[in-house]
Amino acid sequence: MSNNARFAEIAALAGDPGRASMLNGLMDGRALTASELAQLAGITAQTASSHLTRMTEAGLLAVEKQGRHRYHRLASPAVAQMIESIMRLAAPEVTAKPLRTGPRDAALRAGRTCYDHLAGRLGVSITDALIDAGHLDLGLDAGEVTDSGLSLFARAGIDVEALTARRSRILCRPCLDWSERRPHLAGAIGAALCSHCFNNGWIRRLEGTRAVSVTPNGQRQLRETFGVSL
Amino acid sequence: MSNNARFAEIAALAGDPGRASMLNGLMDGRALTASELAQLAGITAQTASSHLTRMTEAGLLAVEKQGRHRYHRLASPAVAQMIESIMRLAAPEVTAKPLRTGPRDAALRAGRTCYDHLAGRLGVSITDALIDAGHLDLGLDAGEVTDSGLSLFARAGIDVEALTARRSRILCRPCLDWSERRPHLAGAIGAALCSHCFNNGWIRRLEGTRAVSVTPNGQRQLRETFGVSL
DNA sequence: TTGATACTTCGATCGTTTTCGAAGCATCGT
DNA sequence: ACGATGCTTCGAAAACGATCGAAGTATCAA
Repeated sequence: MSNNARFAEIAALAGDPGRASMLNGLMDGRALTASELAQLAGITAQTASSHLTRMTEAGLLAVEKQGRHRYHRLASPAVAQMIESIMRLAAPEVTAKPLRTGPRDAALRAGRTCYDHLAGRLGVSITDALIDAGHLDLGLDAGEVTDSGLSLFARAGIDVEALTARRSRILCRPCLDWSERRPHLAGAIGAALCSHCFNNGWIRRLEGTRAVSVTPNGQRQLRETFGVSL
Repeated sequence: MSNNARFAEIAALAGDPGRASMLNGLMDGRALTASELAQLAGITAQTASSHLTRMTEAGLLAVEKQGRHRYHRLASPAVAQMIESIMRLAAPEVTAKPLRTGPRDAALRAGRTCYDHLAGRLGVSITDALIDAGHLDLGLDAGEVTDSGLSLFARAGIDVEALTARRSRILCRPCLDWSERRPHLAGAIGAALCSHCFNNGWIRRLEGTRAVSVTPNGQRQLRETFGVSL
């Protein structure tokens, strides 16, 4: 197959509303079953099945059999990056009236995971606090952790050295937030911060969604450790 | 329109072979006329026209009228990034037999521009030389110019300081080369190096393509200044 | 074994999209 | 003014892909 045909094939796969929903649903990095994805996309199991097969064959998804379930996940971070780059273009231009959205959306806007890091008001607030305190320096396309940031993360128990050692992944980069339309922290350090929050019970996932809520203890810790006001 | 619908719309636009060809043709950042794009995609002018209209309306392309010509170009670097991220997935997995390609492709593989920096064997060779000499450090997802690299570019007359000052763009990043399947240098420094080569007559664009050829003087200069063996 | 659940395959339908010929509009050169 | 060129609009034909009901396979639970 020609290079261009394969390019078009990949893009076309992401270009169907049903498949787009599924891909977005997998953006938090978890693996979901075919039924969950079907429900998420609002289509029947048969339709979802054929979509999932095609996306798997094209190398967009990886599938893992576990008993009678099939867990589907994004095949690689490169796929997540593609989705993210399309999302960035799809983010509605800044308009005068912010469109009203349902309660489900409200939770997502408040806080959610974006592949493996934090997004929404939560993600942006943390990022802003880190920047304001001079721990972080984010451009539109790149970023870095300052010396004071390094020691802050070290004190919090996040081993930045270990993350830096793995040169296969960028330590620190901005990721444009589709709901806040401003950058939040991504990259290895963003992912580490996110798991740190989960592991210490600072945030909890809302059953069955990408949305996360901050626990009371999490609020206190985030304020005291990182200076985040929510 | 819902966010997901817009996501699917954008992706679907890139998902048609004709449109994909045009988008790829615009990846060097130049603006092309509708007829040029039609020919490039192997479709009639009418078909191309409707495609171009749709992509422009969707915000993927920007168009500039000049007399009876209409110059189309990618609307923003964000669009180029999306295309690049799809390309990365579309790059054929490393296979045993390298598929035979025509002479036109051969020129592209030898050297070409990728949006605003150098790609192909030329781009990869320069990047390799810089890395080997310790001027550059590239991971899979990020990179940086070393101190020796800074002074090298300074000696060559490329003002890295000025590039660093513009925090809106990452200075240095890898971009996966679809023909070589290895990273080449992108980012602000990659773009600066590319224009430097053009401005000093080290490379020349092959009429009407993204392909570039290295001039005899360019070969010498590249070898002497950057240690590149072609 | 029996029934339920998770998922896939098959087949037919239906709506969408692509495509191009023909005609129309705008601009250029002379 | 005139024809040539670049591009767009219109309309119809053809191809394609999404969808779902029905039926089939695999796993689980008892």
